[in-house]
Amino acid sequence: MNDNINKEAEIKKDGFPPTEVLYDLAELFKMFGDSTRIGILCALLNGEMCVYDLAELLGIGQSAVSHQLRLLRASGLVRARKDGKNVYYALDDDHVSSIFSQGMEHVMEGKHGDMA
Amino acid sequence: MNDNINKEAEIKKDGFPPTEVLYDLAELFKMFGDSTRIGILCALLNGEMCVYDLAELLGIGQSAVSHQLRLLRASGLVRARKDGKNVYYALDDDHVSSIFSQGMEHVMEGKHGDMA
DNA sequence: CCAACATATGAACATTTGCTCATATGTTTT
DNA sequence: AAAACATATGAGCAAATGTTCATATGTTGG
Repeated sequence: MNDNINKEAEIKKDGFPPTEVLYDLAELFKMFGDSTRIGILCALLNGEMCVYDLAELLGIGQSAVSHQLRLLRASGLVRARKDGKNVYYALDDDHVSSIFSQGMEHVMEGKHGDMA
Repeated sequence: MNDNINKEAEIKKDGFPPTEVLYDLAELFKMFGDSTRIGILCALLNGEMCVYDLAELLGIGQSAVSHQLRLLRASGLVRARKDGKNVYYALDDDHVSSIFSQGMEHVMEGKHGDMA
């Protein structure tokens, strides 16, 4: 069949990820690219937490947290466990921790040795 | 004075990054959270490139690339080197590579073993 | 110096995003 | 069963975002 549809793209790109992968990557990093969500992820590094406690820790509304948790779950970054009235969220991906710490290193380096 | 303004926040947060750091982290990851920018960063993993070539590789306008490169440079992720008419951009942060590959792993895992 | 080229930048515009508010769903307690 | 509590969700809205278009700036070759 016409497997030359994106041949042209693949040929010159030579090992460059296809558009679809770049799109998925961007979607993933978007999850880290909001202070509320990165706060949630960071909080969950220390173990699971329920929605209300997350809201209190981050100082924002329960609804906002819930909305963001839905996105994080859709991305496969967190999972939910229901226990009575509460729903406890936990990290569901090993990469979160390493991505987070790499980002933290970058941010921390910028804190001092900046003016060369 | 009232130095207890964010005392309450700091006390219970206990090791949780201050709001400012979370904000900076989010700003950093935002740079990875757009398919154009992640495409640029990915391209630069293989070495420096000029604006026009980036635009062609990514299949978008020169202006769009230029705008995004400005953001990437402001974030300290890329640096620019002028050579004649051209400006060559290169990665300027060791963490880009590891953040990128961690993200790629996450994306690739989602490609198959998804329906448990 | 002028034309062609490479990049940068500002303005305008459409889209996306993240919050709040109101309300729905589900659970425990009395 | 009713009240109190925890979470989820849809609508609406204001702010942020990314692209395009037009144009400015700077560079090389004739």
